[in-house]
Amino acid sequence: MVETVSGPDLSAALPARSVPAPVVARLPGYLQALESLRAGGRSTVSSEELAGMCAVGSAILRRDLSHLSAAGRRGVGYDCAGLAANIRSFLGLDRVRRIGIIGAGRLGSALADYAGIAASGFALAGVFDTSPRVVGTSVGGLTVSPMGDFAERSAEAGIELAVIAVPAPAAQSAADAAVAAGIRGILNFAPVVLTVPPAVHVRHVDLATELQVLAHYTAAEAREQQQ
Amino acid sequence: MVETVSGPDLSAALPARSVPAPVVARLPGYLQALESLRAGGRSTVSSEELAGMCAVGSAILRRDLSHLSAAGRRGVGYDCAGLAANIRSFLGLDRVRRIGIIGAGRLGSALADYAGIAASGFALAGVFDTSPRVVGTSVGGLTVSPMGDFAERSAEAGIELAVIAVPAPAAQSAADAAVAAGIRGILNFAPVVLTVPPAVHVRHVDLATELQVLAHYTAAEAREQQQ
DNA sequence: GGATGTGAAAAGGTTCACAGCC
DNA sequence: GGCTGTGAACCTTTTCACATCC
Repeated sequence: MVETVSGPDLSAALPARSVPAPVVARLPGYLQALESLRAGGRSTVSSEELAGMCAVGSAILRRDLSHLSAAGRRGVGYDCAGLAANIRSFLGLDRVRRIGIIGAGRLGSALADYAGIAASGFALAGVFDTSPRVVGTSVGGLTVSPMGDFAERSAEAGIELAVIAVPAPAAQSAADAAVAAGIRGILNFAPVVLTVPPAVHVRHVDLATELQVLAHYTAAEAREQQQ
Repeated sequence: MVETVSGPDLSAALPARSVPAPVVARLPGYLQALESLRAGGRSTVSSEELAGMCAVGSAILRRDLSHLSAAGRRGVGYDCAGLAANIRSFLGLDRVRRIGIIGAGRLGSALADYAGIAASGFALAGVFDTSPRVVGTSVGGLTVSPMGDFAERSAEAGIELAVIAVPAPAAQSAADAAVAAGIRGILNFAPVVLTVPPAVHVRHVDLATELQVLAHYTAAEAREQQQ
């Protein structure tokens, strides 16, 4: 769902724009596999092996990588460290990206403590909540700030991405506050379709949706017959 | 370690002639919108309006619904209650589906307490953990059972779907236990690619992946403005 | 008049298969 | 010999537009 511009050709300067969304969505998986290979001391991988680790086909992996300026060596494979750096750069992770978590309830706290955040190239730089009972407590190593301070504190802390982990009724106003503060990327865990300006990117993770999809497939198998 | 490579395992399963995966993935959204319309007293909706609520095009909505035996009325629209029931049935939610959560840490507890579970047609029927310190405590209104009892207790409780909310190193063995107990649908929150038999459906939700995708899009936009 | 349902066309992704380089 | 990179075929999904029915 990336905007399509057909006019001037800036592909030479910026291939990023034209990379299909499904490709972007697979890159983090490749990156993770590369990290684990590197941790195991491996220096190169073949497309076949890397694809196997990520549960995709080797052809699709090679084509995905062709979108970035990754250089594999024919007859050898890909350099783990080099490819990892390349993907990280493509994802905008060649510098640490700071994130803020809105909502310091159970889910927000769990996300704040998730060790993978730092390992993935991010830094938790703020935790916010509206409830006075939570403000001031410590979550994820940070003191919870009142939601009213979001704009000020996110600017101070250099927060670029917001994670919304509040109850459904509060999600839209949390998003509004984030947008007003200049945030342009939102990861939404609340079961609500957020309305934001086109310049803001939203990704939506919903437990109920995932379970329902799973329910369909398991039920379909049992039924064996579809309508 | 067995490495499943070779074939195109991407096909994720199911006999195919059924409804396309992207369609299945959008149905929960339609369902949620229909519930909220119904809660507001509305009895019918047009494809245009419903699509607007779900942030999709009206044409795609109509085609999606054409896959199920949904009956809209030309000139009128769709019957909210009828369509909701239809989608629910299609998703296998005409009966309550019981789920078990593996991992009673912060994330598992947060998921267990998520009120939307029941509202979406599910019932939490078991919470499991390996740690003796957690076993016996109460999470989501249930007493946490030892992981070793998973097979027995999931059979007793009629659990059909498992949610894996354990640390990465424990995820594969949790999945193995679930599969051994006859579970055929797994929602995996651990940052690991699970290896399961083809008959088992896995959906993967990963915070780091989502943030990295978001990082790409926000970074790309920033790069663009520099030009 | 109004809105659905659906052929047909377009767009987008995936897979194949092999040329080309190591 | 091995493995990447990619044109071309293939398949899937989206979009358009309008006949069809209420």
